[in-house]
Amino acid sequence: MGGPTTSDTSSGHRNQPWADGVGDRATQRRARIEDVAGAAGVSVATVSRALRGLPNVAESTRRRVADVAEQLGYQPDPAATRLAAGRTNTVIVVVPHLGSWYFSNIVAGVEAVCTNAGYDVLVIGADEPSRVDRLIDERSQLERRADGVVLVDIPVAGELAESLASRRVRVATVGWRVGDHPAVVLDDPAVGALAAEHLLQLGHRELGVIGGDLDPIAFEVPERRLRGFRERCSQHGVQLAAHRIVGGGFRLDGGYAAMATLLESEPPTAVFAMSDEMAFGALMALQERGLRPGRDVSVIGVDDHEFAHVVKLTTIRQDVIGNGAAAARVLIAALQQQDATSADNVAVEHHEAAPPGFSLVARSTTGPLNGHRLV
Amino acid sequence: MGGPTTSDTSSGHRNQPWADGVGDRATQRRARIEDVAGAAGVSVATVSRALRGLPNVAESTRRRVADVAEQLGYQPDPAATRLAAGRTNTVIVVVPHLGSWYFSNIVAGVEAVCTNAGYDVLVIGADEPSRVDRLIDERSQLERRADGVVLVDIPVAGELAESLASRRVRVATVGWRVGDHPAVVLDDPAVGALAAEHLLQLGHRELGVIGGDLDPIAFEVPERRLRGFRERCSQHGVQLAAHRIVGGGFRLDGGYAAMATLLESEPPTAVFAMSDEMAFGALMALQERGLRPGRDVSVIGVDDHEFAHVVKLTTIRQDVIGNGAAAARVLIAALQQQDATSADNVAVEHHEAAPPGFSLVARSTTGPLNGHRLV
DNA sequence: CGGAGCGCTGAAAGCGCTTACACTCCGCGC
DNA sequence: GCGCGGAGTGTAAGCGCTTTCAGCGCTCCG
Repeated sequence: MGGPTTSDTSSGHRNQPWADGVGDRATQRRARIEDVAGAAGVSVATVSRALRGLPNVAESTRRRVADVAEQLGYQPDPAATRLAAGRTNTVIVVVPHLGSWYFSNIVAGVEAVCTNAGYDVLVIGADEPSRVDRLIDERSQLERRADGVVLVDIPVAGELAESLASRRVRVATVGWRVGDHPAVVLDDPAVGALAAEHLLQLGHRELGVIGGDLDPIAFEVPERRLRGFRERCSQHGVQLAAHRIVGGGFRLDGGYAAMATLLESEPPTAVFAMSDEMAFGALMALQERGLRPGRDVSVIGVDDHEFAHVVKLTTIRQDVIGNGAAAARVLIAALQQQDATSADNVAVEHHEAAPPGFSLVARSTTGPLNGHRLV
Repeated sequence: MGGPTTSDTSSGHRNQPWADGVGDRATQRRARIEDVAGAAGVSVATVSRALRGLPNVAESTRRRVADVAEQLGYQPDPAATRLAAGRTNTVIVVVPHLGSWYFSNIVAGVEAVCTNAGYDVLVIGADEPSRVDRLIDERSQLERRADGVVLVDIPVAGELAESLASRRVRVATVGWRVGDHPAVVLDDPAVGALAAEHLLQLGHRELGVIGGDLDPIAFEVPERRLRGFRERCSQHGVQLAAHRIVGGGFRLDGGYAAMATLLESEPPTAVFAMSDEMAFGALMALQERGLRPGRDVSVIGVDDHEFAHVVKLTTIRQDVIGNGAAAARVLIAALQQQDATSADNVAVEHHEAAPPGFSLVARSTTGPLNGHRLV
């Protein structure tokens, strides 16, 4: 059971695979490319080419190298590869809040695809926006840390967006667009319209909206959903009262507070919450007041959160994990194509993800207007 | 257009900072350590030492170097640092399922601490156990990818555990122990006992348990909680019927199914669900049958999930994010101490995290036994 | 028959750091 | 007056890859 075969260390001046007194048996030294080259009787250059499937390697050579590499358990050192090639094989995913259901599922989707494609996934929680600034900052290590970035509902605008665009990293976004990077974005106006349609069909005319307000300047999702909702209402001759549009921050407690506000005066008979989490909060507020969801007040959410069917929430489903996966796929496609064409000078084709689908899931928190007049 | 400019390259054989025809102004070449050295009038070795706070640098020199580096916006290239120093400044966090509330919050805790300490966080979802095997596998790149690993509820035992122990990476675990790596683990028997105590105090004698069964061979948490629960029952002279102990896999649907099973025959009057998610599922099953939680059947969970107070779930709270953070802290402490002592040969002090706390949060899904007899 | 051209391979120069080692001062004890 | 040690610094040899460029042996064409 020899170590790496003892044949003379051929080409030279490298020091012997550290045969310090230490690990005579246990710690078999990890194989380097040089070891593979030696054992296969070729140069390191050829090994490198062979293992990465580059052209100009005889098929017989390639096979031999592959066999030897396999046998030696050779795996290229990521750090060395990165340094030499300038590629990191890493994707950074940035989310506003790691612990929330929506974002963690996006991350799950991204992770599955990236890991599968051989990319490492670095997560960054942007709980404070400054984190994002620092990441994109001129002098940050962005491209030295990753080949690509997935931004999930991260508001990047103005000069920050320009700064980002000038970076060498590829970018894909989820939730909304940043510059003209490929993006996985729901057709938010259509979502709003669908919610409106559902409530209107049930006969509701006094409608409320619980929207988000994470940095309303930068984050346009709530606005877009609201627009679609409002337009559909108009088409049915229904006006949306301004005081019935309340921010909820996309979180549970925000939804709770928002519903409380809505109930204070002239309560609506039906409410569109722009996320299921807010809808859950809203249901809570109803319950506390003895109001029955779907009878006294209808509530519709968005997402089809894992718990939506626990509380029988009517909602507009989207495939959150799928969206994360889609973003990762389009990003990786861009990266791979970039690699492929870096030699030749083929024009970079612009990748774009198919817009994600959505659909109404009617459960029992919405119901027909039944004449109950509240308060 | 000219290739690399032909002017003599001052200090030798390096090629000029790539002043290709391209970015005459915009793309300022990123500063290398050599640039800092040149500008500060010292050698690269001194820059390296100065910037990393190593000894044997005159204070005046250190300051000058730091200033120049700051001014040039110099940041060491991570890949180069990794290759040269053999440290990655990266922590891998492995969780069974990225999208679930519990795990994503653990990850959030880990991420916050690590990012703060200057470590990158690589996430790996171990949806299939083979992922873990491959990660720890003899020939994997584990130590080349990260300095440390946080394993969250990852069953590693037997030879895999040994293989892991022989690796150069530091390990910390959350949820339960792997080998004698530092671990953040709840006092599970005490949790079980607390749940039992609560239900017993309310007068319940017919008790059910919804446990987990993720690989029962390797994953001992459910067993430990059950043991504590059962012992406390015994102390009160209450026996736990075997058919009233049902697996729920720690997920919502599992809890639902488990409760359904429990209700089939001789239903208990109170149920201990080992996670809130399962408890939610259980509540769902109750609702469907028109049974009122806290009156017809009491349910207590574990975690204090974000939604626990939406459904007024009585539960045993733990600080999930805090547990993740604690694991990360103990891991990083070990790493830093390892760095510090690698030169000197100080004995490695064994770091250990303080056991995380927990407490009963009584809401309304538990209530006194009121004589309702079910079915 | 003499290149030109092509397919395959190897030598060697980096990638941007860290660190072992050598060296220079300078103060100090004998 | 001389050697010695330690503080501060520089030189250069790596870390383990990728990639350029040159070279080799062919075949093909004029």
